[in-house]
Amino acid sequence: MAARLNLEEIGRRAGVSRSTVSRVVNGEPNVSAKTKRRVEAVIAETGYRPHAAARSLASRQTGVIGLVIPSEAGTLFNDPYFGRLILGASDAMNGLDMTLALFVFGDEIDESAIISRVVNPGLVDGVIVTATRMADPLIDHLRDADTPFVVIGRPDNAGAVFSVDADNRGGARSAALHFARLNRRKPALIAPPSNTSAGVDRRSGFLEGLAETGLDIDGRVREGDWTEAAGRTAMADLLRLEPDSVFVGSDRMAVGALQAIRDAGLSCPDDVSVVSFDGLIPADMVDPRLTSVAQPVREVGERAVALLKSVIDGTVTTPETVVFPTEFVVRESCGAASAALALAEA
Amino acid sequence: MAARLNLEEIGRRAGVSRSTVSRVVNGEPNVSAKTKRRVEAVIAETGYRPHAAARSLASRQTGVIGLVIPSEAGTLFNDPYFGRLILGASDAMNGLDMTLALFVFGDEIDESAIISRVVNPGLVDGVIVTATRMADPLIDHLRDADTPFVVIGRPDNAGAVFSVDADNRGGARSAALHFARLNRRKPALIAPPSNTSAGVDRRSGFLEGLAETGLDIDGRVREGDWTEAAGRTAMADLLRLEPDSVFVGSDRMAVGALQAIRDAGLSCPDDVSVVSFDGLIPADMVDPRLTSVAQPVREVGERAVALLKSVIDGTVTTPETVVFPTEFVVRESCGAASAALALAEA
DNA sequence: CTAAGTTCTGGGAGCGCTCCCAAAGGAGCC
DNA sequence: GGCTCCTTTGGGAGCGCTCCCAGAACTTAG
Repeated sequence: MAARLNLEEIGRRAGVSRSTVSRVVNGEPNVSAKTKRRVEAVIAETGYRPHAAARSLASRQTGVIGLVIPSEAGTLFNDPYFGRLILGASDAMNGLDMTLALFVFGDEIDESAIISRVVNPGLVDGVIVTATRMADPLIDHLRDADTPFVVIGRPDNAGAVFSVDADNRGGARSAALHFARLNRRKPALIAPPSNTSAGVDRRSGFLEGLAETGLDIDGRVREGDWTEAAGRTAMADLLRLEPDSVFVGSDRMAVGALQAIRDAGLSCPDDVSVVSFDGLIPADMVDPRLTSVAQPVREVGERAVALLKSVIDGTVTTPETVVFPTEFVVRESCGAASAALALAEA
Repeated sequence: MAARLNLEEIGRRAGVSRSTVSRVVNGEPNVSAKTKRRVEAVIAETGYRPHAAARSLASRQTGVIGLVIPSEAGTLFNDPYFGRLILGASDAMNGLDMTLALFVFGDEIDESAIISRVVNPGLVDGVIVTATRMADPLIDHLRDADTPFVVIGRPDNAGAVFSVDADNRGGARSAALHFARLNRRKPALIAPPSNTSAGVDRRSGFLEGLAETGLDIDGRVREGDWTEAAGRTAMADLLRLEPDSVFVGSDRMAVGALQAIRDAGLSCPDDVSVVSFDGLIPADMVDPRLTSVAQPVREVGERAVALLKSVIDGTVTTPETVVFPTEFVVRESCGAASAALALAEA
């Protein structure tokens, strides 16, 4: 029976000590070329792999980063946003040879269980928090537990934190300016939930843009929970106020809004110009194709990982916020006469 | 300076030994009620949490399950399928108080890196493999490394393995029967990639169904890579052969196919009846609403976790395959006169 | 040939937990 | 009261690794 494969055993077979094998495995200097070759040969032939848990225990680093996603009964998770975000994060993790742990919680019970799991020492080195609520309890816990974390969004209960965000405010503002440019005079807004930072920023950015151009929203504001159904309901309701344009704070809600416009026998973009936020719906998925404020979700995910890594390593110590610009993508739903109007907002 | 919070320290404060604290933490019997209360009080007041890595090292169990998803440059990951699958898996994991590690790889380089990570001892207790290719190298590695694993799909290089799958074949067959019932005489097929088990099964199931009803496919077969673009291209091509119906092997490709039908100035369902597979597109997202063979993705994810857990615990030792039935959901794109035709296939 | 570096190697200590065995404490019975 | 038996408690050993220091081996220079 072969002895258990560990550093000691590999050392025995290669005629060196545990320490030397460790140095070879970790690519440390100060190992003679000859010794190194011998050890590597033994490793290759035995298929030895270091034991991750032992390594974590001794080095106090797990090589795992947690990504926390609230899912609210699964509705949120249907959003293509998260797939993209995970993809970006995974990419970055692969590059760092680290592992991504996913924490999805649906209700408060899950949440408290997950909080205690995430805060556990020896499980993750740090945590990325997404879909951040304005006063996110998770953030308080992470801070209390001294767990390194990066927030995607802009929580308001945290003081200065490390965060990555898209320019929700600026992007929404550009939608308002676009309506003004198209001579739409009765804009409406379907905002994402105002308990999320994206919801707050997209709303205030749009209103700010309207104010700049002298347009008035005049009560044509509704709020929806990110889903198609919410967008449809909100739009149906808004149509009674006869808006000539609507900024919908997320792609999925915009899909619902288009449906409501069609249901009412109206035309988009002729009767109602629609601009959405996210830029994640495949162009041909809906008709008319959605004009939207596109955010670089994948890059946000990648950057969050990179930033968190720096925090974990102690390379970066003072809280910083990275804001990614959005891009205004003109398609059909806004009714802009020509695609020449396309402009990249910074 | 407070001493480091570990079992020993908690024991010291509660006036008991490390072992007793360990028993309390793990809910073991044979601890007197009084002692238990005292220890619990100290734990609550100090906020002690056991160190996951130390626990893993000593117990040889990590409480982490890996989910491996090949992403092929991100195209695959746009599919709502994976969101749903992850949601199901997460749910099950939360119930078991375990953690989900996500391994997404885009290319071969990532893949080999991930293989070695996944196979590492002390990182995960077991692995769930999705989007299984017909001859999946990952599976060979997992078997060699004696890592417990469950496959979602039906690989053919593995001999008997633990697996969970939807009834792709039966579901596809029911689409063929449906066309026959609707008196469509020139069916076509857009199949998913034939290097995946779902692709193979959906193709053969559909052809089998046609054979049963005496319908002939007669070369009206194309293959696409799951994307909308592929569906559109394939459909545009098929239209030259003037089919009166088409079974599209995935929702996303069906969306593309609808677009191609519209591009050609034809009507769905009048000119071409469309049935897709998956049932994941929100009903109102496309027009006409898609008739599709719905698979219970979330349940598949949950079940895969449950099965893997049994394998890890050694409760189940002989390979078994769990097949979930699909449900035929009639909407508008097939042109069935009435919704009364709806039938649940087992 | 020796002294003073430098490079390389070995092994003790310790990370925080679980596992297991032995000892102590209590209950029950004759 | 003494014995047995069960419950409760304590502590040694060990999981496989990293960290660190001391010593061996090898260089280089005087």
